[in-house]
Amino acid sequence: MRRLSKKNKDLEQDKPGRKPAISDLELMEAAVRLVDSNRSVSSLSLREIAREAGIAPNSFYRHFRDVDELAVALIDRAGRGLRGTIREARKRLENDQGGIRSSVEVFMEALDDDQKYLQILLRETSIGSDAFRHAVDRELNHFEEELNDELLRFVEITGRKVYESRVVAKAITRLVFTLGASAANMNLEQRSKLTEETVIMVRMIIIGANAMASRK
Amino acid sequence: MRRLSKKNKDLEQDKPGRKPAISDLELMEAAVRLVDSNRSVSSLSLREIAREAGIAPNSFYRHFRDVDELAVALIDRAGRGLRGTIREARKRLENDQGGIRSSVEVFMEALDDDQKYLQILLRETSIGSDAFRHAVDRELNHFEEELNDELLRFVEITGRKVYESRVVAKAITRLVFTLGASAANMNLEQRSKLTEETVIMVRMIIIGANAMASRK
DNA sequence: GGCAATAATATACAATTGTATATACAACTG
DNA sequence: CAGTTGTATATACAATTGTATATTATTGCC
Repeated sequence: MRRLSKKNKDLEQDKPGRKPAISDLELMEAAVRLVDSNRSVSSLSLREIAREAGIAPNSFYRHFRDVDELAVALIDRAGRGLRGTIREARKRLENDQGGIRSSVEVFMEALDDDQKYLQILLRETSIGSDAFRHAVDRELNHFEEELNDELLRFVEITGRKVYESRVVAKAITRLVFTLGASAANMNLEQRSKLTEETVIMVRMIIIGANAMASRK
Repeated sequence: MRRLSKKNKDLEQDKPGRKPAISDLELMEAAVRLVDSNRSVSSLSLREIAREAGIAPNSFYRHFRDVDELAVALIDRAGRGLRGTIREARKRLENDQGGIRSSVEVFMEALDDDQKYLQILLRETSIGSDAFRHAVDRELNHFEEELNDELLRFVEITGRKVYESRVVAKAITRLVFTLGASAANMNLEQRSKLTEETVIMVRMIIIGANAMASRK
């Protein structure tokens, strides 16, 4: 198997036939441009996206079967990007304390990213097609896993116990994501207040989990 | 001012003119019938709703300016209904312990309610028009307030301190609502697992808040 | 009964949608 | 070069949408 079959479309240069006018990614970016505070990805029409991308409506089908499929691709990319950002931010802190605050801040700042991926991911947690919702869920689970690893390392290093670390990871992930979603349309003042509150919440969960591990 | 002006439409029987074929409420219920796991209220078309309600498309305007306005009315009703349910459930427990588990269970059971109001409220937290999102936010705030009152009473009775009770209330509300949203499409086994996890999360938050109040 | 008010309906229209079909273009193979 | 293949476009069509306009139906009041 020389090529990884259907995937990695971008590297295939030796095919006959006309070259695509735009890449899948460019089409996805056109869709992102159309998402504002009132519109979700799954509310976009195929023609709208094609228009924004500068291609004929039918050319859309060369890239995705329908808008849902594009939306799923978008969610995958959004998740990958965000995980990268957060992971990098955590590295910079390493064994610094105040990791909670910094992580939350990085998350909130990512809301303003030009690419809007985070906003999209947050906004569409429970609407759209099955495939779409599953894609979102998959991303949340990735975050939970990474956070869980982090927690286990925390236990290892500090020696403090954490009760049901997977549940802790889930609680923190879901909480931060919902609050992040509501922060998308906030002014700076409101948002920094929300950030403070979020930090407190995360501390409560961790301290609570620690206390429960000790008493049980 | 004899009548409370425009509100309380239902009580006005002595007007001239033809009677409405259906009430605002019946129209809202028609909309609810169209909401399934893939469709959100704000994705419904005016004509669809009118069709389901058995009225002519234009008759819709006699009830609401547009679908968004209907959606807002729906959210208000959803919130009121759910708060009633939860409040009543809490009363039944009174000074019983295990109030957390029971409350969470009642919440999860409400997901299966025929009227689907809770599902709608959970699903649409961050999409739709401004008015719509604000309506959802308003409901969440109501829940936070009631929960905050409950926490303050808890402090009063047990003498245990709670750090930043408003933040605690917010954390619990948001967390339970997000998790509830994801529970809507689960089978019984998955859901009862989620319920257990939710109970643990809420305990962590409360215990954490208690610990933080003691040490600070 | 006639009048005024209110609601419901019928018809119509321009916009937009997803997609089927046909054709034109560009790249590689021989 | 011709042939093949994958892509892009143009045109077309039926379906659906929100809503404007005009007409009809039902109610209460005098």
